[in-house]
Amino acid sequence: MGHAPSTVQRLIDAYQDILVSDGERSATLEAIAQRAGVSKGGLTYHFKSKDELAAALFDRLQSLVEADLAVMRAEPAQAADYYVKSSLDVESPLERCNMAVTRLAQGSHPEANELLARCRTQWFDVLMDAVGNEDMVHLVMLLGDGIYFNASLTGTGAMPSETDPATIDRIVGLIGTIEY
Amino acid sequence: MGHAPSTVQRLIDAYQDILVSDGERSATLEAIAQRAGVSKGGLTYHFKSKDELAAALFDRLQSLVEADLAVMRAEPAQAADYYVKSSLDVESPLERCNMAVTRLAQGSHPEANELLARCRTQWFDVLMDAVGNEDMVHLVMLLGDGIYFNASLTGTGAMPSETDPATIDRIVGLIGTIEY
DNA sequence: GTCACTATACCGACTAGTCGGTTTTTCGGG
DNA sequence: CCCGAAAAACCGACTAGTCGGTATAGTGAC
Repeated sequence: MGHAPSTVQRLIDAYQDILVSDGERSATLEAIAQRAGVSKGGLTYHFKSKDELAAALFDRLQSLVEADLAVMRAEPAQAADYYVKSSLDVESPLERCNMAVTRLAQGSHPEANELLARCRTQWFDVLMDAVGNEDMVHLVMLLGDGIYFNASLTGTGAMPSETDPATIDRIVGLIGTIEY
Repeated sequence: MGHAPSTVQRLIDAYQDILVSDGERSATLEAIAQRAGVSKGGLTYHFKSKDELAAALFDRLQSLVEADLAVMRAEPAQAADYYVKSSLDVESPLERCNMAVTRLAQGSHPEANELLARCRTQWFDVLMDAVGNEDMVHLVMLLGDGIYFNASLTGTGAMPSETDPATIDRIVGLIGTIEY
């Protein structure tokens, strides 16, 4: 049986969740503390400032991306397939964390921007090793971004889910027919 | 000679620009007013509240999308090509306005979400008429979203511009080879 | 005693929105 | 063309409320 998540983890979770579902403005210290089930004082006990909370979120993203890259490196033949399809799984820890950091980046948080840029470079390199053709890698990454972007809007409210898994499967199939 | 933009237009421009480049949090009434070259009082004379400003932004997006759809309907053969490539032009009035509304949507503004959903549906319908194959339309739209998402992050800060026009050209070429 | 908090009070900075007053533009009569 | 009044456009100080952050006294578990 897994440990129940520690208060520190619950606080990061809460920050992440509020960023994803309600945006940066709603992520106030009190709202974060309340969602994590602690008092505001309890939050500031673990994180002296909001920037420390953000730093913890950035660390989490780095770890999750590291693990994702390891999976892709382990099975190069499925790397592109895996990359595109995992963009759909908006409930996964990686996608949720990525989305939260993206929200901060869009509020022009320089660190968040740099981190996302580094992650994208790493994904590009791994896909490049696995696929070999630069244009195909760009195509795959853009497709992943598109799926991700769609999913992130759908998640916030009333977007029609135009991209269900079966459709993505067929699109991946179409791309597989490209000769290069 | 074109009219110099009216104060009302300049205020909407200012709101749009700040949303795109600095995010929702930075779009305060004073910042908007200052960028438009008026005082806060001048702003509130034209827009009683921030919601009225947002409503004006929504109206603007609707008009711009209307015009875009008309272009695509006029030349169905180039519609898909046009859709993908125009996603790159982040400086165009349509893309900038779309990006601003997207920022509001990500801050969970329900109206913004609904508007974006309507626009996507309209684009889908027009592309469907022009292309005929549903999976290809999804592929085209996802690709456009990916380009757009990339561009929007690049615009905010230090993202490497992985998607230059020449690359997009080649990718569009690759997709053109798909048989369906 | 220390750790991990709770609960509450407080401060300074900032923000949306209001309001009284001022400037600029418009327009009809002489 | 000029005058004066009304309407439109605009200014900036003020209010009420929010948020990040600080501080502090207390509590139960180990």
